[in-house]
Amino acid sequence: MKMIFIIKWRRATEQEEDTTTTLWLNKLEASGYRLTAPRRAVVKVMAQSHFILDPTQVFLESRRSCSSLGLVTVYRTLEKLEELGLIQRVHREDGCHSYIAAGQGHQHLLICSSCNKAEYFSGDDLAPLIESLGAELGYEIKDHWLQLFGICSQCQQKNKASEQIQGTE
Amino acid sequence: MKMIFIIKWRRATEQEEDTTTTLWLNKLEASGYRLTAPRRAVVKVMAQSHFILDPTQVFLESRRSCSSLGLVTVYRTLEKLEELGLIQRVHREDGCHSYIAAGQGHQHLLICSSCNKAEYFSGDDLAPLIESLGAELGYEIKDHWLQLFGICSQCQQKNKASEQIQGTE
DNA sequence: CTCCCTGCAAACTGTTTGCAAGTAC
DNA sequence: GTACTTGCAAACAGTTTGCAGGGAG
Repeated sequence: MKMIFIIKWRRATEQEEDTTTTLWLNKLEASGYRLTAPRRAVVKVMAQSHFILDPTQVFLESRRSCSSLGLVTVYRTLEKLEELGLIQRVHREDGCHSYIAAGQGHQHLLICSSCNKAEYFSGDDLAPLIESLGAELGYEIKDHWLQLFGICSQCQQKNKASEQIQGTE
Repeated sequence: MKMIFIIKWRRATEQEEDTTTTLWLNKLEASGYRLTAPRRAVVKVMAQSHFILDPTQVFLESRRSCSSLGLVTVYRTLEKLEELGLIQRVHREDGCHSYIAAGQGHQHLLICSSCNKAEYFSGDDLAPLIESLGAELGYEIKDHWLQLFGICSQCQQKNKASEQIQGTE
């Protein structure tokens, strides 16, 4: 049974959404890629989503504004957006990948295990740990992952509500 | 000043290796599973490896002591070992899974991107970060991943050596 | 002797590639 | 008009499932 998540949350005002989308389209164009209807549709979805989305979800969502869209084109467009640093790949607990608009600078993600909403945060201070570990174990440490998983406040409320309903049965 | 605790992997002696393997086999048996040649082979490989191994690697390695072994049995055995907490799944950079003997308590991994050797470490102090983030963003944080990637000292030396060889050409 | 376990083959999922038709510039 | 893009179909890789034969206890 595959879960399909419908995106209803908007990131910002219409105006701001258009700004981000336009920015990304400009960057695509400036990098020598052509602006086509399928690409516009995928960019619009990725530039606006607050959720981590896997390729199939991006496909379903983007097809709403480009009905001829194929899944293959989604893969290819996501590849280009990642290459340009506009989105980043998120490693999910189940091993699959999802994507989300890239954060600025070095940031990490806090992801809701229930609805897949994601928040960036910084402020982790791993530098001392990495330095002393590298020295101690003789590793040249190149990269690190830090990702937090939890339940967002909205999903907590939903869960409470459903528990109450079950309690009255 | 943060305290860092390093737990080094020690090359186990033959005797210790056998001990670990036996321990795991006992746990399997105690859990109601039968001890068969294919399972012994997989357990032996997993109980002794200092490297993260994907199912195919486990298969190739284990088949050396059980030539009739099938890949499917490797998947099924790894599933049981994970269920018993003897091994843990490692999320790799490329999205695939590997497995390694489980660490004791809450630990994290430092993995060599070149040879896949892995070291456990603890001493990350993420509790304050997690607490303040949870409060600030309204998340109930349930879990976190921290994984470091780098190049181990042996691979660094190999790389240097091959650079020198290339330099003389 | 019984039930669990195994290997094979086939199904399945997520992703990539080859290609002819279509389209941005 | 040219070269890049697209969607389809098929190939691919990793993983899971159905099943009949085989082996542990």
